[in-house]
Amino acid sequence: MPTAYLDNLVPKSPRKRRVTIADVADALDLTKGTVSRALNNYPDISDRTRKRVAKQAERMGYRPLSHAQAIRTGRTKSLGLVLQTNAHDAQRPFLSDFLAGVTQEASAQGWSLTVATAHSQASMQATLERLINEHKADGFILPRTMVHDERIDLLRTAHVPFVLYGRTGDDTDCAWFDILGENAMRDAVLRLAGMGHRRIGFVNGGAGFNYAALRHAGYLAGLTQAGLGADPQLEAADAVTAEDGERATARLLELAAPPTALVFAVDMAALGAYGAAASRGLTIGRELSVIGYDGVPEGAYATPPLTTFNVDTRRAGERLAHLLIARIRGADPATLRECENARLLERASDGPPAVTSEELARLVRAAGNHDETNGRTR
Amino acid sequence: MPTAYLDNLVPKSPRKRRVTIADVADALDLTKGTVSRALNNYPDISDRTRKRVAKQAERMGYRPLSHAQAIRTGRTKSLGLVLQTNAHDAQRPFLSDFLAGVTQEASAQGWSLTVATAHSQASMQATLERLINEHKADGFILPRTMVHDERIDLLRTAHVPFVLYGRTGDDTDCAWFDILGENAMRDAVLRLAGMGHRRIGFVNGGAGFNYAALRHAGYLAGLTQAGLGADPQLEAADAVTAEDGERATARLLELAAPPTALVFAVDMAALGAYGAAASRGLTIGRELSVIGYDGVPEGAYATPPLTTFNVDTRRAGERLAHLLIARIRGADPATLRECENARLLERASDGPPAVTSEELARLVRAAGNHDETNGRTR
DNA sequence: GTTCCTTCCAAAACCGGTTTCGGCAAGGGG
DNA sequence: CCCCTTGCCGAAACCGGTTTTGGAAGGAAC
Repeated sequence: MPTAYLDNLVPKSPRKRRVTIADVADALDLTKGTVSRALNNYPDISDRTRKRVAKQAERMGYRPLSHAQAIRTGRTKSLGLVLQTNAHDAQRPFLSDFLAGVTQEASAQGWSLTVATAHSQASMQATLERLINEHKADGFILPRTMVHDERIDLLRTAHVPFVLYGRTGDDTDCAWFDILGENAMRDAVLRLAGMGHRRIGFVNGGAGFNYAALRHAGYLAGLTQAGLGADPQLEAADAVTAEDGERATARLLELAAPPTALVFAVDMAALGAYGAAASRGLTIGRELSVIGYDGVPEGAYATPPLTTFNVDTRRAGERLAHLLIARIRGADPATLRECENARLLERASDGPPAVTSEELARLVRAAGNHDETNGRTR
Repeated sequence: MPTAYLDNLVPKSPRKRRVTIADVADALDLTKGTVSRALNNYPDISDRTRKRVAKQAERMGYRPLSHAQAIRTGRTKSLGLVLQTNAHDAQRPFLSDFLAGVTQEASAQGWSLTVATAHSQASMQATLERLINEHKADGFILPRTMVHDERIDLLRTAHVPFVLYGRTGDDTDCAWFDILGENAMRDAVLRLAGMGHRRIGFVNGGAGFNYAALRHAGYLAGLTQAGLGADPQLEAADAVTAEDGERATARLLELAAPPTALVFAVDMAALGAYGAAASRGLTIGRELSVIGYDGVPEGAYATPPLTTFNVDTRRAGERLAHLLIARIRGADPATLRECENARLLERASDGPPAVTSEELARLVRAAGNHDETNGRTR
């Protein structure tokens, strides 16, 4: 985009000049090299001078220009985040919180955040390469990790620091923050089992994402811990939208021995169960219990409100920024790994089974003849 | 944050060196000054040389380092966006789309996006000042404009380019993109009037925001155009959450001559009407018609689904980035003003009035005795 | 009183670009 | 043939920082 010359023709805005490091140096009758070393705690500066410099810089309101530093140090003091905009994304409603967390922690340490978006796998890789090549960021936050994640491959071979929001298959050299979704799924099963459910199904989320594998494992762990046997027939996968969830629920309800409760790895899919239940004359929370995961706002407005697990997305952003900055500063990634639990939101979509699995099967068959979806406009 | 010296102690990662302008110059046996001027279309470079340079730079994959350019030019080639995280924000669910729009247009022109957040009015001003002082961005996008907006004052006096998402009281020197919410409100009134409603109420959004003034004007214009008189009693204001909306709806329904239809300036408030209606035994879309504005996803999951106006947030982001870059390049702000209309989503929350205002008043009074809110968990 | 360290800062080079300045060579006019 | 432009590029300064180098001053050891 060759424009510099043309841009030069328009009058530069008369912004008043910033205070530079030379100004500070002059005021103290020192050289700018000395001031720089003083501010950066070089050991060959006397304490007296260091203090004088610090005080004067403070008084004059001097703030180094990070991109001026960057040209010598190679560090922009900027974190990179590339959002994927094509895919389903349960995190979308929380993006604002996430950014708030990241930027708060970043700016507290004098860093900033550079955001880009990609609409496909390929453009994701291209965007990352461009940002790396142009040094737009010193490191990257990678949300929504896959079991095998190409972004990680790219950053690893480019020797660019990164931190994962989520875990991944090959941990080597990875720093991460994650919510223990597997514990949530386990607790959901235990909660339902405690209410008296004996056939508890599971509808997993996006295939390939690392969280899906973990949440499935958590579901199985819950069954074991509750003394219930696992039945692969009670499982569905790859449901991330309401439509997916409705389809999966329908299929599970049509089983000869349908589940009286469903655990969903993803809230949006759980909301799909409402449609499947309604069109069969079933009441969520009675004939069919549902527990979701994510805490999307829509859940609170569903009827009945969806019991789910809430994730503190803002805190995730904070921790990720913290970990990434540490990583960029050279900390060992093995020491930069944190996990936390999601918090259960007890609402009204689950309860003791109003009917047994056999009775439920009968209800579903009875409704089967006049089966129709309610024409909901989206 | 004095850390440079310490950072120096950790081994620099062995990233392979970028190709610099000097590399290109050497390859062509030119000086870097010449290469720079060639790439930037200076008129004192022959066409032949310009083409040679362009080709060689392309071949070597040379990309100038924007922060290296910035130190001389004062331009970071970066757009700034400070999000407010405290306030209610109907745009939250669309943030992802908005960012996609902004970053797509920005990166198409070789620019990037720097994001920060603020949790209060004061921190907003402080954050803007910091970003300006540190030259983190060459200009700013200001979403959610107020009638009188302090951010505009700040940027104006600092002579920093900006573009508004929305309009504002004092237009001087402002570039903007906006959705004509006033037209939507007018059309909503006309639609309801066309269905036979004669008493149409209006629940406005956040006081102080510029959109609220405009949407109110649109509502009044709709009444006039429909040949209906305006009745200030039928208006409420400052409703931005479901709770606000529920309260406002309740008050309007308790009137001696209640409205049979309500136009809401904000979807979330419109969703509050559902609760107010339900607790009085009224069915939305029959005894009480509701039309919202924003197109929040929750609206599609409400029962019945909310008729509302959808905003193409992604496109807004694109246009705003485009306008801002033009503004930074020196274009006259008066030429950088665009507006578009929102698109009606016809769903099921509105319809011909099932009862007259008098009958509605009777129904409300009848329900008044056993009035209670349904205990919804949020 | 040398010699040898230390301590601490000045001076200068450097990072990767942009912009200014000046001069050479070719071409045109007288 | 000389002078004056004009076209075109090299050389060098510059932007605001960081890092390296080198040396002066002071103290300790001999």
